[in-house]
Amino acid sequence: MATNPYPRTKRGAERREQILRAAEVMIGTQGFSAASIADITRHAKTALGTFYIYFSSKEDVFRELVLEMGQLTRAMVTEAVADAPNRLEAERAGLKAFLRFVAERPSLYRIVEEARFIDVEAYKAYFTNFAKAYAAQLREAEASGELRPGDAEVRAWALMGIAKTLGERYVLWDETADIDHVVDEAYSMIRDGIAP
Amino acid sequence: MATNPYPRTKRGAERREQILRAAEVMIGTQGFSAASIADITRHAKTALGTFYIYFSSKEDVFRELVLEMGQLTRAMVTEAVADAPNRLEAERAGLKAFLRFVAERPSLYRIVEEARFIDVEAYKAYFTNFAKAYAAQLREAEASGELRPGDAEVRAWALMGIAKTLGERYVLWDETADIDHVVDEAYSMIRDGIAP
DNA sequence: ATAAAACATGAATACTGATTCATATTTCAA
DNA sequence: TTGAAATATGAATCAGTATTCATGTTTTAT
Repeated sequence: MATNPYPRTKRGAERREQILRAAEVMIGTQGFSAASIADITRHAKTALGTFYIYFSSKEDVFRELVLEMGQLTRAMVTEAVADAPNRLEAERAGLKAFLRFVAERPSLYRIVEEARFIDVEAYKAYFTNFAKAYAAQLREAEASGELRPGDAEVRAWALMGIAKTLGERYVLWDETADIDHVVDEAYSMIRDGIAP
Repeated sequence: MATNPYPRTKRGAERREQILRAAEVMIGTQGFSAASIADITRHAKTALGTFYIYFSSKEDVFRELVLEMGQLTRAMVTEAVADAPNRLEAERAGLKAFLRFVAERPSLYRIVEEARFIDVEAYKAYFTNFAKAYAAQLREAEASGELRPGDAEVRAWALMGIAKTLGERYVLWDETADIDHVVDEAYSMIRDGIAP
């Protein structure tokens, strides 16, 4: 049966949102396969069948969560970086904001990473969209002399890789890590490299 | 029933290896949950029940594959880096060797990444062990003045993040990428940073 | 050569959980 | 107010597959 794409009533919209939030919690903590539809609807305080009024499958909610996460992350970083005085400071601010975001919504972060194994297209889209915007920023900064010339696309992916991995290691795995220190060290490496 | 930890006969050792290789292929291409034990034993040309003579569960083979992958990766990078004239060149050689490794064994690489969702401990161990050795190298190089001073651990994780992400984007996703170009660009950023 | 230990087999077991559907209840436009 | 459209319900269906086990076969030590 096809998903009801737009709830027609206020109640419908609320239920859909309840279920989406419950899915975020359950899939984010248990993982995609361990979280059952029954878990999700129980947590959302609705009947099992209600799920299928709003989503056509478990993959379907999952995809929606990944999409939502993409919008959130982009909006968040964009805002965090908005009033940086220059591109280098924007890098520092962006990295810091991302790590804070991971700390605040570890479950959504986990969902994006798991997407690689559940919905590759959504996963690729998430990072590719991000990388495109990121590379464009780097190109602009390079043009105005704020950065040393270089391949903006490769740089964008490398910088994303740094953020992802530091988030995993120092935020998700380590309750006690000094985030500011990690940001400072990473930033210094990004800015000046490791050569003496 | 407990796994038979050490096959006592030549035939036993061969069967176990057959099954392990079949598991690598099936789990590496289909993913952990999509690959069934029946798939694995069919591919290994043995009976279903034979699987349980050598492994106690699907998670069990999986863990063994992750462990194997850890040893392989470390050995591979260590060798690739062995005769670099200095630490900076070692970075370049290590990154290049890693990307080549991803190209050669994409399925084992995928298995390591999926471990995050199947066996977190094995996943953490893989990266933590690698990071420890990596950081030690960086510390040594720093002490001998080959690198600018900095937090070796943070650097190790950041550098691993670059390698992981570039491998995913330019090797797994992109058949036609110019690996040497990617390595050169990334290396230049690692060595000198992006500041003008 | 022979018996004990290892190993091999695949049908049967056991269980989980996604999805459907017939049946109520609620909403809302006219 | 009213009935058609939306929404809600959860038991029943349906499918898949991890794991076990009783029964053979092969290997190895003596």
